[in-house]
Amino acid sequence: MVSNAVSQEFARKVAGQDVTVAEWSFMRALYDLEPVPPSVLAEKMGMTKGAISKLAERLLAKGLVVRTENKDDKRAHSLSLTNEGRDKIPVLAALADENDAEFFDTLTREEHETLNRILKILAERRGLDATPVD
Amino acid sequence: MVSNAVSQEFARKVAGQDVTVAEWSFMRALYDLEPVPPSVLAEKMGMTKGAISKLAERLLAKGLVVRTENKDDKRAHSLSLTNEGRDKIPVLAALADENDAEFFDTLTREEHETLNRILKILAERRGLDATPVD
DNA sequence: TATAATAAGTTTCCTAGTCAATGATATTCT
DNA sequence: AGAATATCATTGACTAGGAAACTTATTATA
Repeated sequence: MVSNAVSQEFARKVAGQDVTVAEWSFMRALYDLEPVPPSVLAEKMGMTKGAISKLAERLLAKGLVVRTENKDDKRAHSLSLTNEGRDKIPVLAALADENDAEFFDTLTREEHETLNRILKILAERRGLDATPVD
Repeated sequence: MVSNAVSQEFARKVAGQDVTVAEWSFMRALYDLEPVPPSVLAEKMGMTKGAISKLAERLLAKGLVVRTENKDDKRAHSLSLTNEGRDKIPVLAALADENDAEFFDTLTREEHETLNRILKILAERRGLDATPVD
């Protein structure tokens, strides 16, 4: 319930910037990894290649992302942020922080830290590292 | 990440019983509330009426749910579990418990209780009560 | 070196939601 | 009583992702 509520509220916030959560997640990954092939993003985001292909297409159409050919391998290409895309990162990151604060700042500092610690334990034991998309 | 992983693994488990998470959620709500009109279910599950309408249709087709006319109001009807549907509840509930155990039994008793406590605080402060569906 | 196996991405088909429009009653207001 | 309005549910158009087939390119093998 909590996770869904946090996510849904975040979706509402980023919608104001004409971006979906999946798109944010994609752009955020690009910010760290660009230039990066779709296959790696699929891995990082826990989505299928097909989904990434379509997501990339949408972001391309919005002018937030560009493809660059790989000259060693004609099948492959890499994805990067456009300047416009990169400029959106801090705006969206601020919304993410705001969203987290809205939910988790009602906790005491100790509760907050404990929650983080426990969730990290759980993620680690399961070997989780895919950025959630919904 | 944790929430998504728990949910995805649960989806995998119930798929073995030819049921989706949304269907389980629906049936579980019915178990508590039957007979219940779709509108109430939509509220409880945090889904739109449209989604409930289609979900109900699928469960009807599977023979797990039945509709009963409301004779006072011809627009309305109620939904209930069939015997077959009711029989599935304990099976699916066991899978849910098993799934929770799989993820959360690696925590110490204290960590487990703390996690519950904190999540309950968060849910309460937000007034959350919709059963998650994904 | 021709052919088979594999790999990177895309596309198609399917499922499952939302949203908005609609249909069919019910209710309210005059 | 009849018109306007509200309510319950379904439907259709649309969106997003998964699975698997497909296309093209690369690598391995006989």
